[in-house]
Amino acid sequence: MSIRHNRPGRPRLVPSQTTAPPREQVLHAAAQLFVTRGFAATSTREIAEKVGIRQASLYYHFAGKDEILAELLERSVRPTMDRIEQVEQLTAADGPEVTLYLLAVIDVRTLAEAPDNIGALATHPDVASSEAFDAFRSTRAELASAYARIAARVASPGVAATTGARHLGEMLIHLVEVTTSMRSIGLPIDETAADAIASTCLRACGISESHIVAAAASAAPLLDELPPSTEAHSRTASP
Amino acid sequence: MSIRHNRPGRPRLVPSQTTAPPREQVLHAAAQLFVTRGFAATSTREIAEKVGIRQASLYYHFAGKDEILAELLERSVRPTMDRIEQVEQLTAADGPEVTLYLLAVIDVRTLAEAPDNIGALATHPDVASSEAFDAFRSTRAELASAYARIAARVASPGVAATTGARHLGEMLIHLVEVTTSMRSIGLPIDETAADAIASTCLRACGISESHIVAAAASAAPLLDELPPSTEAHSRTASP
DNA sequence: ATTATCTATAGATCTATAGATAATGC
DNA sequence: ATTATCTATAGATCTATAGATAATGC
Repeated sequence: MSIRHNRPGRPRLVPSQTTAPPREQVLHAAAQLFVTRGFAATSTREIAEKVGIRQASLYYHFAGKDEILAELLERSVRPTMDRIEQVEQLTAADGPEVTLYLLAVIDVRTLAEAPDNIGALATHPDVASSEAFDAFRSTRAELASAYARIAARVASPGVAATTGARHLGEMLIHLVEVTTSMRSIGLPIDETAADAIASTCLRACGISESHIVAAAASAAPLLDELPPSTEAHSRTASP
Repeated sequence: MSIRHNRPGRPRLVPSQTTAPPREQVLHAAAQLFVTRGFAATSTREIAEKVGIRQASLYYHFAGKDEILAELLERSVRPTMDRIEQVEQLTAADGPEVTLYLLAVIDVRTLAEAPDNIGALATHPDVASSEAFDAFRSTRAELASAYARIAARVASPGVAATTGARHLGEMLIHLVEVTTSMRSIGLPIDETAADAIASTCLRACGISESHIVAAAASAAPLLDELPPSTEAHSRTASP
């Protein structure tokens, strides 16, 4: 009797170990390589090798290397962007400190749980320099301006006097990105770490310890209220 | 009469506009390209074109592309590393908050003044993934552990209880690196910005506003005492 | 003699396309 | 018929080396 395959298409030379759709396998392999070695330093041959297919077979799923990165970038910000409006509505009654705390925790969680630490891609120079990723950059600029806008309302008079809104927004988004650095060196990002980072955001705005504790307490129940994100992509998690 | 050249060596096809030594011209051109587009995405031909020489001529000054980046990386951390011991001695009598504040300000200044924003190279994935830059990475690990060590002494009980020394050190070094992000998007890094970032480091450790102001005041006169660094490389500054 | 360039090129990539092939689906 | 792979390869790089050339330095 002949070997049974459950997928259409010509069989691979090296049969797939996972049941994930081949397109997802490509994204997963590419993510691992892009995050650790960088986009430009990763060849399509390396990606294909990791998937277990031939280099040319990638082009059945993606028009080019750029398209692979573009999709990974989109996936890295979408969850947070989707929740921003919801966060602002949910915390409208609580004041801006709670909004900022909640946004930061959600952003940290998203980056902590994103498959293959793809949040780290956002700061790679390849992304900044190629027009192929304009769509991502404009989405990300929205996120940055949300931070700046909220931070401006949170900042204590002392901090507001010495630090402009753009500087402050840039500091906060950068601070949340520490999540990806920690992941890449193997530090665990648990709830305590997420709280520490979110609290640091409030500290950066000049909020006192007692108010930070209060904001964290107000945000905690709201966190459970938020739907656990359409985690369509987290079947392949890793450092 | 014939054209007068003042340098030995065969003349370039395109005469140099600057008087800087050719090796420095290569480093400057490479830095600009590496920082904005990334190391792997930059070809030796592009570097040479920017300098105004032929691609092959680069190899008279450097054994390879790696060597160029290695030297830029070394230059990006050396000034801060050179001053760490001095900073700790100078502030031994003042307590750890002043030490941390002073270290942060010096680090920010160094990154703000470094030619071509080469401090941004440290976080590029190319640097993390190639063995060619082991020397740089170990130097940088020293800097990270200095931050962690000082931060552990500064941290308030509340912060120390929720944030481990490594997490905190990682957050601080990452926070100081916001300097390079700001430079790359064109935000000016003046003394006010340096103070804002250093103050944020103390806030991240849970230090109160009044103590931060006090630490900044103690650090200010010490800053003038420090020699203005052997700025051998700053003749070519830019964003 | 030394220095710093040049020209020419080998050899090793790397991306993307064309067209064949071997499964499943209907 | 559709899907997903394969083989083969064109064409465009890109890095690094070999050896010639044209200045200055002594």
